[in-house]
Amino acid sequence: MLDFAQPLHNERETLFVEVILPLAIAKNYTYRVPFELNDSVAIGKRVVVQFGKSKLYTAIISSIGNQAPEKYEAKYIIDIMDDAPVVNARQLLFWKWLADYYLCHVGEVMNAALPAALKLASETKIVLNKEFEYNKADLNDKEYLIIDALEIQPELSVSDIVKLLGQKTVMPLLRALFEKNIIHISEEVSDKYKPRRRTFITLNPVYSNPESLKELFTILERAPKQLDALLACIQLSRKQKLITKAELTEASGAGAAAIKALIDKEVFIADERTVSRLMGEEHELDENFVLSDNQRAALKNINTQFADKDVVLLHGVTSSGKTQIYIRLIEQMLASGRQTLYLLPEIALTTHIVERLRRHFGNHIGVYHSKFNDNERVEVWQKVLKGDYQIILGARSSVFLPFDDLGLIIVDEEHESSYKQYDPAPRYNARDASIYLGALHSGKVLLGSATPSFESYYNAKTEKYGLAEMPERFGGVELPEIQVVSITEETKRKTMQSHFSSVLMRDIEEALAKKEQVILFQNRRGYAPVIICKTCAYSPKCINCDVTLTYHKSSGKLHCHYCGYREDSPSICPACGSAHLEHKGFGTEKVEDELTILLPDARIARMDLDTTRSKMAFQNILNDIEEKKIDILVGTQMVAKGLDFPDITVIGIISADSLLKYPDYRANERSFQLLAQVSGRAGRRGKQGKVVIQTYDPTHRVIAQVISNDYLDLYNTEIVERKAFKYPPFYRIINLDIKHKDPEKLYHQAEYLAIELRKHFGDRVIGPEFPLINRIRNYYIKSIMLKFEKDTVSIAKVKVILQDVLLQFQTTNLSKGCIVQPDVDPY
DNA sequence: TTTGTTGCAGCC
DNA sequence: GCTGCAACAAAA
Repeated sequence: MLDFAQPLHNERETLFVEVILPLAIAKNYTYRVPFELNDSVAIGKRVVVQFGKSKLYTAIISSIGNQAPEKYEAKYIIDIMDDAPVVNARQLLFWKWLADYYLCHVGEVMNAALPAALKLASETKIVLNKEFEYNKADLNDKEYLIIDALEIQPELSVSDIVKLLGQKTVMPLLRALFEKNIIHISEEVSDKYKPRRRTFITLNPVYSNPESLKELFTILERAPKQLDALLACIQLSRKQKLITKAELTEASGAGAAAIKALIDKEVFIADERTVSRLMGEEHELDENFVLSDNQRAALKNINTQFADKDVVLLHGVTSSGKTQIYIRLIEQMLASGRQTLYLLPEIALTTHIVERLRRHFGNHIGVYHSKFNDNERVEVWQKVLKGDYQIILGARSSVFLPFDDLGLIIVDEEHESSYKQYDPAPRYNARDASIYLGALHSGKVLLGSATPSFESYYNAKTEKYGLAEMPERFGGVELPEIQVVSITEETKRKTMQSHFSSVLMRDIEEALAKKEQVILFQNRRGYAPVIICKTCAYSPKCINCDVTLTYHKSSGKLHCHYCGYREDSPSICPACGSAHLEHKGFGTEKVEDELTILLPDARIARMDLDTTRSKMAFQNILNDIEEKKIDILVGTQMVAKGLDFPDITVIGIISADSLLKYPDYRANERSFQLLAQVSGRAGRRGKQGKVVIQTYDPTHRVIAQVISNDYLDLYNTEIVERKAFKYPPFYRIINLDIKHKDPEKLYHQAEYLAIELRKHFGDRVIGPEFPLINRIRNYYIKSIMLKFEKDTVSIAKVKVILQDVLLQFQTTNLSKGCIVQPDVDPY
C-alpha cells in the first residue's frame, strides 16, 4: 500500500544543495543538509551557511541533489530561513541569464536583486524599531535577550547576537523579530522618500440624520470649541467633498485639540491618505478619461502587433498621452489576471504619475524604487510573492521582484540611460533585461518614448519589434516655441549679461512679470570646473583622480566629482604664489549666483546632486515649485526629467555646447533627447511655452532638428554614420575597463590583453586607449573596446571565448594587481 | 627580533 | 567579497 504521508525525501538519504552566495565568485558551492531539514529544503529558499573561516551568509538554494562532492567534505547548512521560497524558478533563470549576458557573477546579480533585509549576513547591523510598541511579555527568552541588549547598545551585528546567545542559528529568530516589526536593519543615512500625507476629516455618517445631529449639538453645548469645529465641518462639506484637517482647523479656529477630541468621540472620522503633489484639477478627469482618436488608434495598433510581436515600440511625441494608453493596457492585463510591470526612470517616480496610477488602480499597485528604505522594499517583495499586487510601478531594480505571471512590461522613456546600471556589477540595462524577462513569462513588452533609442527604433524599423506611432500632441497642446541664440553674436554686440543672452533675460523677466516659472538648464554642477593660474597655468588636480577640481562656492572648497575628495580653495597659486587665479567654465552654482545679482527680487533655487543629496531636499524643491515659492529653478539633467508643472513657461538652456561636443558616438542622439525632453517641460494646456537655447554653434544640425522636432531626420542621418563607423545598432559593443594602481604595469598588461584578444577577434579589438579620465580613485585606467557585427557574429559564442581569454589572462603572472571589468552594451 | 604591510589563493 | 597566511619591509 502506498503511504501518502511519506516525506518528500527519504529520511536516510543525505541531501546536498548548491547555493548562490551574495558574493562575486564564479564557483558554485555545495552544502550538506542535516537529516532533520531534509523535508524543508527547496529551490529558492534562503539558507544560512558558513562560508570561509567565520562568515555567515544568507544564500539561495539553486539545486538539490544526493551526490556527495568527491573532492572535499561539504559543510552543513546551518539553517533554513523560509517556509516557502522567496525566489522562484524563473527568477533564478533570469539571474543566470543576466550573469551570462553581462559577464558577471550570479552572486552579484543576487546582491542587486534582493533587498538587504532578505540577505542578513554576519556583519549586518540590527537596530530597534523605535516607533514600534511591543509587549515584553509576548517575547520569548531569547528575543527578550536580544531586545534587552539592543536597548543598551543601539546597534548590534548578527555575529554579536550569535555571541550573545551562544548559538549559531539566530537568523530565524531575527527574521521573526523583523516580521513583527520590532527590529530593523540599520541603513546608512539615505534620503528617504516620503509620500505627502494628509489627514482628511469627515463627519461620522451616524449623524447624517437630523435627529442624531440635534442630539449631538446638545451634547456638545458645553464644549464650544468642539461645537465650532463641528459647525465648520458641516459648512465646509457643502462646498467641497474632501476636507483636510488643516483646512478644518483654519476654518473653525477651534484648534487641534478640539478636533482631536471629536475624532476620539467618533464624531469625526479621520482618514490619513497619500495625496498627489499636484493638487486639484486633474482629480476628476483621471478616473474616467476618454482616449482621443489618435490614442485609440495607437492602442488598437499595439494590441494588433502584440499578436505576433513580443516587443512593441510606442513612439509618441511629448504630451501625446502615452500614459493613458499604458493605463488601458494595464486594465486589460488586470482583467486577464496577469501581472504588469511598469518601469520608469528613477527620477520620474517622485512625481505625480505614481499618484495618478494609485488613484486609478488602488490596492492592486505597488511601488518600488531606491528612495524607499529597505523595510518598505521587503514589504513590496513579500506582497508580490503573495500575489497582493497585480501591478508594480518601479525603477530599474524592480525587474528583480518575484513575479509569477508577468503578462506585460512597460518600459517608459526607454531611451533613458538611467536604465543602465554601471557602478556595482551587474552592469545591466533594465530595458534589455525586460525583454528577456518578458520572454521568460511569455509576456509582452511595450517600450515607450518620444525620442526612442536608435537601437529600439532600428529594431522596430527592421520589424523585429512592432511599431506604433503617435505623432500628435494630445488635446491640442502646442509645441513650445524654440529660439536659438548665438552666444558669439551676442558677445560681439555686447548684449550678454554674464552667461545670459538678452533674449533669455527678456523672456525670464516677462515670465516673472506674469508670475510664471522658469527652468534654466546647465549640464554641470558646482561653480567653476577649472581654476587656472594666469601666471604659470597651474590648475589644481585631484590627488586620487586625473581630473581638475571643481570650485564649489557654497562649501568654499574644491571638489572632485569622481571620488569625493575635497580641499580648501587656494587664494594664491600653490605653484608660483601668484594671486591671479582665474575661474574657467561655469556650473549650476555660478548660474544661480549670477542670477541673484541680475534679478535680486526673483526667488531662485538650484536642483542638482549637491542640493538634493540630503534627506527630503528633492521633495522640498518639488513642493516649493508646486506651491510657487520658486520663480526660477537652475539645475542639471535632473530638471529635464519628471518635472511637470503647469506654470513653467520658459526654459533656458544656458549652454548647449557641452552636450553637442561630448566626445561620444551617441552625443547627437543624447543631445536631441535631452533638448527635446527639456523643451517638453515648457508650457502645458492652453499656454504655449518658450525655449531658449544658447550656443556658440547655432547652425548645428541637431539644433535644427530639435526646433523642427524631427526625430526621423535625426535618425536617418545618424544611422548612416552608425553603420559606417561600426556602432550600435549594427554592432554590439563590449568595453573592458582595465585598472591598475601602477600606470607602467597597466600599460603593459593592457597591451598584452589586447594582443591575446586580437588572436581571437582580430581587428574587432580597438585599443587599449586612455579613457576620458585616466585615473579614478588612484587606479589608472585603460579601456579596450570590442565591436561585433550584430547579424553575423554569435554574441553568445563571443562571450564564451571572451570569458576564456579573461580567465587565461587573470591566471598569468603578467596580470597581477590588475582588475578587468567588462561592460556589455555600454550606454 | 618584533611589528607592520601587501599580495594572493581559497572558501564548499 | 573576506580571511589568513606568506613574503617582505621597516622599526627596534
